[in-house]
Amino acid sequence: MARGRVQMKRIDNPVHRQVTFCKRRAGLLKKAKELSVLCDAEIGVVIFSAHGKLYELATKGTMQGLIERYTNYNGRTQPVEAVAEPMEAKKEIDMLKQEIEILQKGLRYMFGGGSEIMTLDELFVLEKHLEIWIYHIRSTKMDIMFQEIQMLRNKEGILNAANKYLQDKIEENISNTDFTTINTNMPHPLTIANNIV
Amino acid sequence: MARGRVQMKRIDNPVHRQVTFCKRRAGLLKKAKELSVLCDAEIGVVIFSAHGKLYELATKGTMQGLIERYTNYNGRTQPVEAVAEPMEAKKEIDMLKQEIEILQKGLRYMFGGGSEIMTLDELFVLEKHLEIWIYHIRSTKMDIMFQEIQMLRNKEGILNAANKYLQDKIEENISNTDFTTINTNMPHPLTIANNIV
DNA sequence: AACTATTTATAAGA
DNA sequence: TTCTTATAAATAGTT
Repeated sequence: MARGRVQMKRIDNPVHRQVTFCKRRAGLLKKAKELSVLCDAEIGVVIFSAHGKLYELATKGTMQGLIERYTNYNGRTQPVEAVAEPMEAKKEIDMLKQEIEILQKGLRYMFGGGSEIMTLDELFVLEKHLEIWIYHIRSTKMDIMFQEIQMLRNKEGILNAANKYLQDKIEENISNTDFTTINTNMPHPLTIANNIV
Repeated sequence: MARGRVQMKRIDNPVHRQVTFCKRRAGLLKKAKELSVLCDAEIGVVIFSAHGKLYELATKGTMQGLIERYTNYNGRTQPVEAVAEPMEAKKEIDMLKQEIEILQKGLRYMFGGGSEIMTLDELFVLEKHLEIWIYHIRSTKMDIMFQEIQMLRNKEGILNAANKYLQDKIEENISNTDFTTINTNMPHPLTIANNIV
């Protein structure tokens, strides 16, 4: 529009993007108002920014009323909730499909040249998935470590029992032979405080 | 806009009005599309002509989805008449929105500035920071577990040494006393395969 | 946020 | 409706 043409693609520079969003949003809402006034039309505009913030305009009434008018337009007096069950299932399927697409996009984003553009919402979904993957990997690692700890604890118990047994044998030998040069109160690690639990 | 200013009031001449409606409607929808593409926004436009004909545009999804997003948007009066099912969907959307807010809050907290604008680059930084936080927490947990493993391994080594010492003592006793009833080849757990490393 | 050089949108006419 | 064109508006880049 001014000082240079504009490519019809997402503006890369975040600052430029934000400024343009501000300006064009105002322009769009102004145009909508004008059209409504000039031509006696009922117009609703809903804008969700990339950050999820809502901007709206409803001429000649409330947005709610407009939504109702819209909802009833194609339906010719159709109750919306007549078929709740299949709607939900269909929605869920669509959501899953969308999720898959986001994951595929994310993979391309990560392993490709990074030229792929992902929206904030998509990044959130991707992050969640990545977190789940990381969780599974780390969970497995934790399991292995716990197993080792259990095994080592077992060993400790067995060795302690063995020590006890051997010590008893020694004492038995001593009493049988009156050979008193063996110190049975050895300062050996037969008693180790287990202070980490 | 051209060849004369335009009064911001309803155009009296029905033909003029219809022509203008046609032109400006096209212009408005074009502008909406552009804004959506350029600034990554989800936009819905609904136009009811004076004669009740509907013209619509929904970027990045369906009008239905947009209406749902609008209806569930935080901080506005909720419609009294809700569809029978969308409690779950509404809850989920609310949760996601809450999550987004928390992240935005975290971003503001970390960068200090009160800017409401989140760029993609900033999001990457936030993600990195969060990852580092998670890493530290998990790293600490890992350290504790490794410590325990090391300690248990130490114990094992010490106990093994003690066993060896005690066994030597026993053999010494035997050779000194010619008392041969003690079996020095005990099947005791003095040798445990350490197969987890 | 304010300023322009340009691009875009569009009012009037055909 | 569509095309043309003169002109008003919108706005991209800059300060």
